[in-house]
Amino acid sequence: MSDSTFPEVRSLDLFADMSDENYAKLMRGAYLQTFPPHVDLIGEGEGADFLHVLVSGAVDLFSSWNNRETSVMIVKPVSTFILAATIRDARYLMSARTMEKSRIVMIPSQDVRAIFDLDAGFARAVVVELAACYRSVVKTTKNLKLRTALERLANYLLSRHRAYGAPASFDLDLEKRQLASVLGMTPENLSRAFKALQAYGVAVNGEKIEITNPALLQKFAKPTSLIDDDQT
Amino acid sequence: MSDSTFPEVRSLDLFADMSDENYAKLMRGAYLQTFPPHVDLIGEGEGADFLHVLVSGAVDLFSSWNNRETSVMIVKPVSTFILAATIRDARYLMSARTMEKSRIVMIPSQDVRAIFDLDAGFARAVVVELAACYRSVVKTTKNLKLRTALERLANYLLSRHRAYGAPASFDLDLEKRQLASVLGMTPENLSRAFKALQAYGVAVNGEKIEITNPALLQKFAKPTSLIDDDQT
DNA sequence: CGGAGACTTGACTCAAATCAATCGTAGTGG
DNA sequence: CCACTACGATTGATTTGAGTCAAGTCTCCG
Repeated sequence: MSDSTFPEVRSLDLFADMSDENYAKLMRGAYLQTFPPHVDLIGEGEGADFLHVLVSGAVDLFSSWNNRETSVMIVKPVSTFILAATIRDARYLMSARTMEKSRIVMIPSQDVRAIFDLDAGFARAVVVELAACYRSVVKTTKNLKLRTALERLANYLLSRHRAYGAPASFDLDLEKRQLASVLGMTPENLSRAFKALQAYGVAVNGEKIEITNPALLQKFAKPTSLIDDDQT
Repeated sequence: MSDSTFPEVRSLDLFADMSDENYAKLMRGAYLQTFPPHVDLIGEGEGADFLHVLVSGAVDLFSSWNNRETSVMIVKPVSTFILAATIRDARYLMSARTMEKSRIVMIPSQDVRAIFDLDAGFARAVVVELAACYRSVVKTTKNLKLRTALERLANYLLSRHRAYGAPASFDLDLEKRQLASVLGMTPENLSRAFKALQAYGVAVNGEKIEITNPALLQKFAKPTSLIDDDQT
């Protein structure tokens, strides 16, 4: 609390534009905590008392209903999660658990709302960030409603491939069971989908993915920036 | 443009908290237009030059990919649409068409962004609105990933029933083919789903829905405010 | 060496889409 | 006013996509 200015947090887009004074105010009540892997951080339905900033590690945002569970999104550093619940002073819509050892800064929600009113730069950043989150979830919805599981996997692989700079091969950044849940399918079905994609120029060996025929895979997957890209 | 202050717009949550001066500035470049039914307003991928405010009528926000099409959400008056694209100065992620004769106020996006910086009340309202939109789409995702088509329909009916104040019977506010698209199923499957819900206390006669056994339907549908309710 | 858990594979079931035909109704034009 | 049409809704038959259940394999790690 004393010397803790959390430089990784300060450099986030969300906090970069605000005054030093307001940043200090915001961080006065914040604290950094380190969590082991596979720890529950948040249960859906709880009140959003803190805005969370993931500094290192990885967090799974998931949701349950009627004894079913699905992973809604994976959070990687450095970024915030559950900004919307914080803003609206509402209950969390998703549960959160660490996937690996993670360091997380927790900022009291009321401070976020208070500073929002004081600092125009921060306000603008919050809006831009929220708009990005919104657009990202809309893309998820389109992905789910317009594509089959096989098409979703093909586009996921192409998207990762592109993000890494189209290397000869790359490793999945998620466990396969996790990936299956994110893509809205079962692990068994994911296994079969990987096999089915062999016919479209995808070679899988454990974690390692090789896209042997990008043109063919793209012809099948038909990626579009209106569903697949992260930015814009 | 001269005397047009658009009172229906002014009273919207989004615009209620701003100064008269800034509201006037915002509306200076805005204009109201009336559209016939079934008119395309926006194509996904186009630049977001205007924030749209639906004053009367109804608008379908839909999306296409690979010769498939799905309705992502239905907009009813009075509310805005595509706020996120406006904020980020990005391309629309969804197409829009009128469902009925509709009156729509169109506000240049650059004015929205400019006034956002000038008016803290407006800024706060934009954030709150966007956060609500975000949470709504997250709920849609959970609905799609955690429930079967039959469960989605059952919960939709309960939700409408509740919204109307639990009347003996009520009319669907959407064409069935529209509803099917919103719920992520085909019209044929929707027909069968309605039939299947007879066993859970739902009677359907054309547009008219009667929930003869709410307790039974709820036991099946298991509604939850973390997926189904509009607010919070 | 032995387990625990993730991944795979196969057989089967179930949900949902597709294809095809029919029915009903609102609207059109003669 | 009455066919005729167009389109949405329904129904049935069938196929396809995806989940479930049940073994089995592999790998990491104590």
